[in-house]
Amino acid sequence: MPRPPGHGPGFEVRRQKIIDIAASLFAQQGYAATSINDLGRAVGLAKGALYYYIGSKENLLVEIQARVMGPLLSRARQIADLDTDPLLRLRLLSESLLTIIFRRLDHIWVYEHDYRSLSGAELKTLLGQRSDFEQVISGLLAEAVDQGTFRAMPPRLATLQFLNLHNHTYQWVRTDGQWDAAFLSREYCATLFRGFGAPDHALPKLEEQAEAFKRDRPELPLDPEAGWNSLPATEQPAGPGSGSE
Amino acid sequence: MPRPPGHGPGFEVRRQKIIDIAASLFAQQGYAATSINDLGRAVGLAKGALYYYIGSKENLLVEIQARVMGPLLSRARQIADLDTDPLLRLRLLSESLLTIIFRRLDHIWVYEHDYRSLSGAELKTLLGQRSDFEQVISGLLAEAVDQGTFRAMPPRLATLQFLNLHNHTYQWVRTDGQWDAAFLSREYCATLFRGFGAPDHALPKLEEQAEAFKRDRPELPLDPEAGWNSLPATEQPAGPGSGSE
Amino acid sequence: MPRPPGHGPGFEVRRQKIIDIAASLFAQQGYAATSINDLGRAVGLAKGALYYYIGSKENLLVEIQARVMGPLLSRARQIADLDTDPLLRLRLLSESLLTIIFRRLDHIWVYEHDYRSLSGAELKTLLGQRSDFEQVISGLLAEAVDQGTFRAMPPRLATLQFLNLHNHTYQWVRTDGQWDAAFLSREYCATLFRGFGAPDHALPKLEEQAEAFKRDRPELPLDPEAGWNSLPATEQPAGPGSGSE
Amino acid sequence: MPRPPGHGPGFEVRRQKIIDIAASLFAQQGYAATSINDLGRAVGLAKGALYYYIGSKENLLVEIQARVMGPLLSRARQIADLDTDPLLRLRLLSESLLTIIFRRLDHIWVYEHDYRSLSGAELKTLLGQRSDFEQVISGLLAEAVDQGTFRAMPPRLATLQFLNLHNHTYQWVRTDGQWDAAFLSREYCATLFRGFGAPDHALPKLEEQAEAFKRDRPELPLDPEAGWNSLPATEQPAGPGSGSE
DNA sequence: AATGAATGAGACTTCATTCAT
DNA sequence: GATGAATGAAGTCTCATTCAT
Repeated sequence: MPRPPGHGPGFEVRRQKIIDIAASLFAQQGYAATSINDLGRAVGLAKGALYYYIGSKENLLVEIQARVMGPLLSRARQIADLDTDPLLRLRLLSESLLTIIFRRLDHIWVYEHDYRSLSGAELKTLLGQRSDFEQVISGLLAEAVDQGTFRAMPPRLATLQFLNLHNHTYQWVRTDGQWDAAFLSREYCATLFRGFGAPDHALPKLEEQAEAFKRDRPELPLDPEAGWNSLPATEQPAGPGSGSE
Repeated sequence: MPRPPGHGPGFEVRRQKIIDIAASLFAQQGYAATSINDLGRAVGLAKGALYYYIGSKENLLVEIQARVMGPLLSRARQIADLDTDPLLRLRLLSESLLTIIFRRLDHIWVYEHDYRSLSGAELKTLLGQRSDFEQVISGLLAEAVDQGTFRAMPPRLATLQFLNLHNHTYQWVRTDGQWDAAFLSREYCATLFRGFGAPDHALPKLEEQAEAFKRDRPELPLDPEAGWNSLPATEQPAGPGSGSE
Repeated sequence: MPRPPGHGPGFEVRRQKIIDIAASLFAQQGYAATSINDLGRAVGLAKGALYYYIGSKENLLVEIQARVMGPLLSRARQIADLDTDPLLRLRLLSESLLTIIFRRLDHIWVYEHDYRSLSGAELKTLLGQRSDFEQVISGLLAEAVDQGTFRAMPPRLATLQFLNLHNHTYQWVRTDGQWDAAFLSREYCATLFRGFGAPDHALPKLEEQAEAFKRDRPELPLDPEAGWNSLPATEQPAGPGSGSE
Repeated sequence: MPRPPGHGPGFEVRRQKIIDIAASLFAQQGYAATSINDLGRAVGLAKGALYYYIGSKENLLVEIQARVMGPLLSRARQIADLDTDPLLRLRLLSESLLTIIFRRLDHIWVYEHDYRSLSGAELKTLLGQRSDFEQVISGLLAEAVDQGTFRAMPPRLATLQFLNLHNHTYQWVRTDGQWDAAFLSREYCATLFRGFGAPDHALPKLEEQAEAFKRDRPELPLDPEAGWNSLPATEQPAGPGSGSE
């Protein structure tokens, strides 16, 4: 969206380069911790000139997030509209999502960490896009349930598991590592589709055991904070019968 | 650990209350966007009195994260040391982790979003604790692979899937909803354990199909950004000779 | 000056001890850089109790300076009133002054460095005392000039040389060293009295030489800043006749 | 040394002007008591613009002291390296030192009073320069002793007397008065060189008298604080048996 | 006599943004 | 197109002082 009417031919090119660098800095140091001065130094431009290109700092955030969500949503819809098995479409969509995570890791960091720095209108747009993307996935999962490939389960729960598994990847992924988007997609889908699909006899005793544990071992509660205050201390109050006698 | 030499009996109580409120504000607005003035207003105390309790803003971050990681790591180690099936221990650990996510949702938000605001020494402590927790999980997963319950897979990959699925939960979970930690743990473990365990025949054709798709449909690449510049624009020349003919 | 009417017997004792400690802290860190908290910690008293004794921070400064100037001025007058040679009285006064510098080095540091932190009324008192002390010395020096022991010189100039030599001592003196007040007094007076007394033929050529130097070596001015900007650089502008030809 | 990469031509000029004004304010009110707001008001610039020039408040201190010590040390070394009588060189160095005291009285005040506000690294630099300057003087004085012009005396003691006499001058000197650096230098050197040089017979009886006084008049001790507690108070019991009997 | 708790002014500093040139 | 200079709000933190208990 070129703002002032009338710009030289290099304007948009340079503008995109500045957003690239901004995304990189924001990802490394955080949006709040990156000053316009930092950006200027990295770009090699004084502050005044920077504003000629960027409009405002918040606007950089908007652009960075548009870069991620625009193509992703567009491609997701194309894939969802294909005329094939929902599992295949989920698998393709998974790889598509992971591809952008690998390629635009900087942007994803910013997207995930600093979206709350957006003001009302922009935030609303962003949340709408997120919701749209979720619905594409929900639809495909529902198809798979409907056709019996997946066992019945709350549809939102399946969606959230799909998203958890994929979206948290940016936290640890390395673009210079041995894994790529195709590999991770294969693995994630293998886990999810088997996990969603297998009939209910696979892990029969596990839940029984868990119930038994919780019943029989009250002194070891699963709540990590239960009795936390007294854990490190040893001042067991010397109940009856203890001590010398 | 009372800092100045003398403190009245109410000091620690009030201090904990202030940390509670800080966690809530940080979770809502972000650490950087929450000023000490905001906190003072929320607590009902002037700035000076606030510093009497908190020491520094960064110290609040340290305390919030210690509240999460201390109990969690302690309990995780207790569970890992139990003399039972690794799957059961993973299941219990999963519920333990989800329990603290449900109970301390504020803290988890801060923990996940603002840990980079910590300075060197404190950050190192935190990353060490994170790594310790990961290793507890890795150990249990390795046990399950060794005893043949899970199929062979890169051990770090299994760990990361476990963590992705659980750790991203804070992004959407609602403490007032219908789901609780025990339910989510049941579902997550069902997905993961079936996904990790099923023999390799379950999804035979899927990867073949995916390969075929990528080969046969080059005009619909999985990379969301491929050809992105020309997509939203309308100047698709749609010249002669394009498309199948 | 006991302030509130009615104080226990230990009040004044403790008060003096607090002023001792305050002088020590002020001397080490400076008045502005020493907080009431620091003082409380050093004294072993909470802030509230401290104020019961000290009244205010500035009041400590007043007390510290009164401790120095009160005894000194009193003793100086006693010595000046003795019925002996002015040189002996100057010598005794010198030792008296150096004695308090050695014994109350802390106080002297504060006295010399932080008197400008005093507000109007207190500052006026202090400056009056300083002026009184100077006049005692001026009087003795005038006596010595009048009786011909010293050569004629501007009386204020002699006074200031006496004060310079003594008053700057606190900057480097060590109370644990080999020199004491009596030794320094002997040396200072030896220098001053010989310097003031010797007839004017002792250094005949020195001033001639100095005049000659200033006249003949204009390229090495005594003003340290003359030509300072061009000193480190070498960009001598290549005047006429220099260079190749 | 321009800090940020680019600066206009007026930058350094204005920067120097700001340091001038800062030195003036610091000298009048003290470094700690002068706020950046005060400086901004005096300069006619808002706080933000001020920081554009100064970097930090402490940096002003560094610059002020560099302005004094840089030229002074440089010139002192040039003078010490001259091929003339050490007395002449001391005389020239004395005038050089007094010249900068007269010209940069503001800076000298700051230099003498607030050097302890410097942080570790900067403080070390400063103390090193002070020590270098002292050594130049010590060397010249040692030369004069070696060639027999001065009587034998502890070398450090001679140096400290030289420095005391000169360095304390800033406390009372008036740049609008009748005395100038050349005059004071003449007088100081007359005092010091005669005082250092005169043979040991000049003041024979003085020390004998002083000894006698201390022995014979114990009720008038030179220590100003001896018996101080009872002096100003009126509760002198003056009981029987006190005093000589 | 003493304490812990509270206050509010003010300190230094950073930063997004604007504008004349 | 680009720059250096300027602004003013806001941020974190310190500190002398007061007061109920």
